[in-house]
Amino acid sequence: MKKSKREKLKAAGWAVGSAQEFLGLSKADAALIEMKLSLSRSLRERRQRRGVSQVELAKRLHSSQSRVAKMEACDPSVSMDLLVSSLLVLGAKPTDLSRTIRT
Amino acid sequence: MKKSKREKLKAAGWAVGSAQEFLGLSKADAALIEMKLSLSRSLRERRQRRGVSQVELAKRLHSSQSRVAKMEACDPSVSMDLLVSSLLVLGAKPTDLSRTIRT
DNA sequence: TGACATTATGTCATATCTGACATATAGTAG
DNA sequence: CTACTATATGTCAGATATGACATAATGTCA
Repeated sequence: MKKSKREKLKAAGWAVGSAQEFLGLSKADAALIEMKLSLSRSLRERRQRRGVSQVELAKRLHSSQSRVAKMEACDPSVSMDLLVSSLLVLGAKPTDLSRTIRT
Repeated sequence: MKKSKREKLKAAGWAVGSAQEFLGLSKADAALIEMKLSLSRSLRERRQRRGVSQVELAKRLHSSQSRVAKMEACDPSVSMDLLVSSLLVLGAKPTDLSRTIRT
């Protein structure tokens, strides 16, 4: 998918599920975004449940607070690789990721 | 994880599972690579099962044959996003991806 | 053998992602 | 109110991923 499309999507403030037709997203594009949304929600949940701040998590990831915030906001600039490896660092097991994706 | 580490890994010709200690990969890094390996295997399986050539798949993805080959070889230059969206284009459902990752 | 389809590997310009930084916006306690 | 902590948002230089291309292997069939 073109990056520009996702930017547009966010700019328009549409809920992802409902934007598919409007923006001409393919099923695959939409499904990918849904998956990333699930992962980002899961990330925030995990982090908060453990009482870890974005700053602390950023340190563990050798990243920055702003990037963590973007991850949790599912910013278009965030890759699935980053989401997944962050979850793994927070102790998520493949089983957990599997469940997150399916949901 | 540093990209250089994965390059090194491939260069050394190690099976990923056994390379973790040797190259100082973190558990998270290793798990991420394992997941990508699973996805790439799944991609090749799906493609072949459907009798689709790499060239044909490349067209559907608006990509190139060489990139498809790299995906299936799990080349370090291939992102999880690309693997996943390719699988989705090949008709994989979130459930399928979920199963692939878990395994 | 040759001709052809398929897959693999290497390179490169361009596009996208990333960490870092600045700064803004909550929220909370004193 | 101020001071402090946490989170959000914008930007940018440098790092990484991508498609495209060339070319090399590998098959396959006649």
